[in-house]
Amino acid sequence: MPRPGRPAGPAPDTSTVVLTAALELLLTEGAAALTPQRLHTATGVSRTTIYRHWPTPHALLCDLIEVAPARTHVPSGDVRRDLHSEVDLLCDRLRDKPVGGFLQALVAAASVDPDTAELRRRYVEDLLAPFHAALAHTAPDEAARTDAAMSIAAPLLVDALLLGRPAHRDRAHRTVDEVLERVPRT
Amino acid sequence: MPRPGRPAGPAPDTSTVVLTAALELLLTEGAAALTPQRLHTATGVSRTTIYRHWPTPHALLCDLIEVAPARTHVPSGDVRRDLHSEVDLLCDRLRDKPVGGFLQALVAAASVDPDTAELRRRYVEDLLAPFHAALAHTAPDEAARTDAAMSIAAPLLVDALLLGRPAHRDRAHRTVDEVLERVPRT
Amino acid sequence: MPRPGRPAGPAPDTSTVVLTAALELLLTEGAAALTPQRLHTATGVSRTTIYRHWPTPHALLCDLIEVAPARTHVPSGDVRRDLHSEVDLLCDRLRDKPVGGFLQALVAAASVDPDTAELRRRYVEDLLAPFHAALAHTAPDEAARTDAAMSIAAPLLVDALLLGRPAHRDRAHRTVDEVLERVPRT
Amino acid sequence: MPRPGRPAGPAPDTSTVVLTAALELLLTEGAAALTPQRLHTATGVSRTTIYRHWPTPHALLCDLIEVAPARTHVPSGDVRRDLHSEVDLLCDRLRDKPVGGFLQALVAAASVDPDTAELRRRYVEDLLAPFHAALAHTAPDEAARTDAAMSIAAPLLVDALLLGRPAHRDRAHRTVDEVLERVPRT
DNA sequence: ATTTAACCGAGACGGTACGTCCCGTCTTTAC
DNA sequence: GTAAAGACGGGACGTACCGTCTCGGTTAAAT
Repeated sequence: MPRPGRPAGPAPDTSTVVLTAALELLLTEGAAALTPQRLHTATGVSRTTIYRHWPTPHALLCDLIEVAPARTHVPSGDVRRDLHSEVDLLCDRLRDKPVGGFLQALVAAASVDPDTAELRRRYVEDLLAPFHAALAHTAPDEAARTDAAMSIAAPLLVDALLLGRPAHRDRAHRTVDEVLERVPRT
Repeated sequence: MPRPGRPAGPAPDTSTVVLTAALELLLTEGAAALTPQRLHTATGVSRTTIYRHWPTPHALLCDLIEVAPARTHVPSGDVRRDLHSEVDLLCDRLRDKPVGGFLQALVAAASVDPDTAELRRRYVEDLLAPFHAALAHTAPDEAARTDAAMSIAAPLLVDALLLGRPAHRDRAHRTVDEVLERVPRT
Repeated sequence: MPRPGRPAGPAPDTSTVVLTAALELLLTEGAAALTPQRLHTATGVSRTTIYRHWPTPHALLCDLIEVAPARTHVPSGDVRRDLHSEVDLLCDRLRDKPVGGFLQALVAAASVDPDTAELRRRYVEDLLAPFHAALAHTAPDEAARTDAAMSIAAPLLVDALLLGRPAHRDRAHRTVDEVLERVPRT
Repeated sequence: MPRPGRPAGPAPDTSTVVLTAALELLLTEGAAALTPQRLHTATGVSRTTIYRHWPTPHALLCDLIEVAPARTHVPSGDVRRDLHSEVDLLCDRLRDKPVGGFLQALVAAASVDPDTAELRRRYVEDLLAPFHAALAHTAPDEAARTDAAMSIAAPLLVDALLLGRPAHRDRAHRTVDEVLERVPRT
């Protein structure tokens, strides 16, 4: 039963203009720059409008995380090859701003707003998911597979986020091989 | 040639009062709360004085990082036992505020001020150092030892910082054993 | 020749609902509260509709001044008695919100919008009119009658509006008598 | 016992600049224009500073009422002459902005903020005071003197404030004479 | 004991951003 | 055509910090 009146929510234009500018800002200047004021000066959309639709930083990040470029999907062949290509993919994504910057921003935002911590968790798990998927049909138990995925991916995240250096790609490839030695292949 | 007049620098009292309050603030409310204003209301030391001695947030963090409780040193016995105890120690430290919170705050601060990124790197490397040390006399080459240390410690950091959950202690212990299987012991 | 379509102007419901709410608002919260926004939240009538029918605050006050309770008319007997009863009536009206508040609000509104000054003038003259009427057949010249009316009524208005105290009824009655001593009766 | 630190309160410069601009604004554009924003654009003094020292409109009016040009004092000779000259003086003051505008502003401000009503009362009583003073040694009782003062002055105030027309000087002079006929002179 | 340089506190001041509120206009939809 | 719902830009509001500054009083060394 449609009520009268203009449909709620931002007009499509407004939404895309603001969100793309937000992503841009986030990646070029970090999470701290992601303020209504900055979005206003960057887009020309009035501060009022921005507050109307995204009253909290969290609301913005929520919308943003869906706009952010989805990871390129890899259908998969055999386990080893899949893992290696996932390693390369993750390294690339961490190097290029879109993922590394986003993650950095999420961590910073989560340190202020506890609600955002949940977003951060989901985002990180999405990054780890491909490794779990690739390992799906290998190890006997769930725990072992999680161990393996973490061993491979965690060092890359630490490189990029905590040590501020490029993800150490070769080491990750070596780790893949070592992991597979211990794991019965299908 | 000592000039006359009162020696420069904050009086010892002022310094300790401010720095302990700063640490407290950092850990309970995050890096964003670490402002002269907040320090003033927390300590009663006047804003003017704080600005005088720590003109930038970075300066404060610099002094702070030296005050922060140094890690308890473990003089080593054999490799396996050392690694296991380092794992336990790191897990404990990440669970307790002083380290986990400090790290979180550093990451957030670094996302605003690039200078602080260096502090963050040093702090993380200090966390990883014990693992390097424990492995010092094992693997043939430097790279292999770094790989090993990262495999063990990185997943713990990712748990604590990015997934917001307690560091997965058992997995780390398993990883220690797996790593040692591959590494020729001395 | 009635044109097709719905007749112009607000539906009777809308009009009365809005105007009564407007009067209520004006008297309880003053002229500054008389905004479309407030009327909307008070009545449920949509902001759009209110803007359509009363584009300016002035338009609202115009309609409102006609809705406002008209003074109770006193068909006269002799001059003295009429004047005394008019004094009592004016004192009562100034004490009760509907007139005292309305006048207060008009003065405030006029200080913002010059157009409203005209409304204010008309309203005040309506308050003074009964005194002129009662004196109609007394004094020789127009000027003397106006003097007399003002001497009686003005102090009451000053009491209520400028000194924020109840109109000084007794004094006004005394003034009536003094005035009549000087004025030849018909 | 002087506490350390800079003396509290606005610097003399700031104070005079703001208050003179405030008076100017009040008289040329009315009470509604007397906002921190307007004062800022008019004086260049920052909005923050203005809020610091005059947090409410009431605070501003308080300071302003003391800056506002004090009435020219008339030492007095005989009663009749004093009253006539006071009438002329009041008419002049009501005609020239400084008093008429100020009063208008006070009435408008008081209709929003009850605290300001007190200021308004004091201001009006200051306007009436000279008439009381002139009559001081005439009538037998206090009440009669108050009656007389109000009969003379109130119509002038009503003219200027409520009817928006120049104060009716001649009528007031006539009233003075009528009043004095009834009052035993010293 | 003076000098002298620095500390320290209180607060003014300009500036920027915040988040809120209301305004007046408009667009979209339903009746 | 009325009415409702709501987007949108604009402006002011009052608040909170920021970083700098100007005052005044205090303290601790070196002479």
